[in-house]
Amino acid sequence: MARALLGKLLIRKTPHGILAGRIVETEAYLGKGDAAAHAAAGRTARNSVLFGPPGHAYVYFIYGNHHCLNVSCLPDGVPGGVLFRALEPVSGIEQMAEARGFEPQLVWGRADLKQISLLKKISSGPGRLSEALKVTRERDNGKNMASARSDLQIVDDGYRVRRVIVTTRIGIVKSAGHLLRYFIAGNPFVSRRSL
DNA sequence: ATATCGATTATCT
DNA sequence: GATAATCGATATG
Repeated sequence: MARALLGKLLIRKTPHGILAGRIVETEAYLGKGDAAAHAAAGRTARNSVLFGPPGHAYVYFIYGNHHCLNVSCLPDGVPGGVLFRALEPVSGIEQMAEARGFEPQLVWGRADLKQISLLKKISSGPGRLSEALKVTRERDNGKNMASARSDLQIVDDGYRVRRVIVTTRIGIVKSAGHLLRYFIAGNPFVSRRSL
């Protein structure tokens, strides 16, 4: 599922328009046997969405600062999910930049190198993309991301992914070494290149 | 480009 | 009471 989600759009419907980013980097988290997964120690109030039916948003708050967005991926009763690590901004860029705390004028000013580096900072990272789409546990945890009625949704627009790179996951110590991070080869919006 | 460090709080032991 | 699926600022090369 982590591989299959690459290239799909993650969209947020707002009263002012639709925000959209292309999924360019993901990580898979399993259940028992994957000590890095929140589901590893069993079902709790926090992680219960991971044990529910597939296609639902699991949002957690980390380091006292950031929200991170996942989608449950396995049949009801079996824990597992995919963490969204990076998006390539597609539409609603000005709104996403504003949500990230940038000056809107700076993003739309000129297409020089400084502006391009700002564009990369909008949604390349799990905490960043959550902030850009205003994802919080309170608002979004448990939402059905496969439903057309949802304001937080995964959409297939037909985009074809050429080549995928597989590496170990970022920022974990337990169960490191598993090759469960996936990203689109050559995409400049991936959160980082090295391990 | 790479490394180090502090911030800040929900969640679980 | 300790920990954490991160980020941004700062320092250094």
